[in-house]
Amino acid sequence: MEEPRELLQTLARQFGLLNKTCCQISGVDISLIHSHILYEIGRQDTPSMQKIAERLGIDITTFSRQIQSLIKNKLVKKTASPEDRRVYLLSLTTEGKFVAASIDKIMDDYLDDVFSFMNDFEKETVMRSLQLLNMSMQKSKMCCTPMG
Amino acid sequence: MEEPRELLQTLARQFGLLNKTCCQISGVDISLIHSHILYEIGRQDTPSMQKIAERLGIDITTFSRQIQSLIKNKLVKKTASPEDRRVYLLSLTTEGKFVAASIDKIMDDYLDDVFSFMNDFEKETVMRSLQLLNMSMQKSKMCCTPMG
DNA sequence: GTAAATACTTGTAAAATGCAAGTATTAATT
DNA sequence: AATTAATACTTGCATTTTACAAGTATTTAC
Repeated sequence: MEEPRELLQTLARQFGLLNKTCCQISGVDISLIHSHILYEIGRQDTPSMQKIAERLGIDITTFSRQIQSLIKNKLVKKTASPEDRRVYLLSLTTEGKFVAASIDKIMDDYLDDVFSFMNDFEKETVMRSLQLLNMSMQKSKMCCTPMG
Repeated sequence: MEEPRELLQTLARQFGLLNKTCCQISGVDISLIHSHILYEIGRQDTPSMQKIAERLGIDITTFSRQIQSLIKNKLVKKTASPEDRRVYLLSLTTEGKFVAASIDKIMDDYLDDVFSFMNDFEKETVMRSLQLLNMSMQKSKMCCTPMG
């Protein structure tokens, strides 16, 4: 089957991941990576730097500087862990939570729009398929860095 | 439904698009963007610069320099169009074709591995779902830059 | 109690980015 | 036919991003 490659390639592009600029929320420019970082911090309980960087597959030194920039923009807070003082725990500030929620809203609207072209059955099938695909990608030994 | 956002977010990450380094083929380092450019040139008939840049959603000035780098690496050729001398037509060199084919191979292997966790019915369903999703994304007015 | 490992930061140099302003060519207007 | 506007692409910046190597600080292992 020749199709899958074309599909994935297009899909990857559809996500808009090639262009760096993500969005502007309440006057602050949010890059794509910042949005991913905010998303992940938001749904974890005071994760360490390592944890988020690893989850996103970003080099830890690059991540360190990205976090510095997010802190400068007052979207993220860094607290020394009381248990292990090498570790810094990350959390969203009030403004960070607001920005993360705004991005969620944008994405939800987008997804609503995308799914509006499907009937309920198709919607359900697509969702299950994406789940299955995600799981399979995770199972694959080549996962996440087929190109790395 | 809360799930779609999480699914898409994860899926986007699974594609490994956050990390820039793509692969090394016959001694040449290929960045993620280069691989996308090679892919698109490869499946179009001597497209113009504009066309590829637009399709990939890359700023034309950035693209211009990326092409320069690909030409320096002897992967891409730029020919002045005889019809409109403002236009440059892009094509892959022999080496460029080889590199593009190598990337195809890597991706195909990856996809084979991913689909090996599914039975034929699931495989078929997932493929159809991705197709439907792609089409719906294209139909959406917000397409391609929900964050732009 | 010293060595090794871990978590994170900084120096630096290379690459990528995008706006503004440029060149060259073609199309549109008068 | 001559000027203007539009298009296709390039270059000059100044900024941002990147990742390797080398650093600090703390904790774990022996």
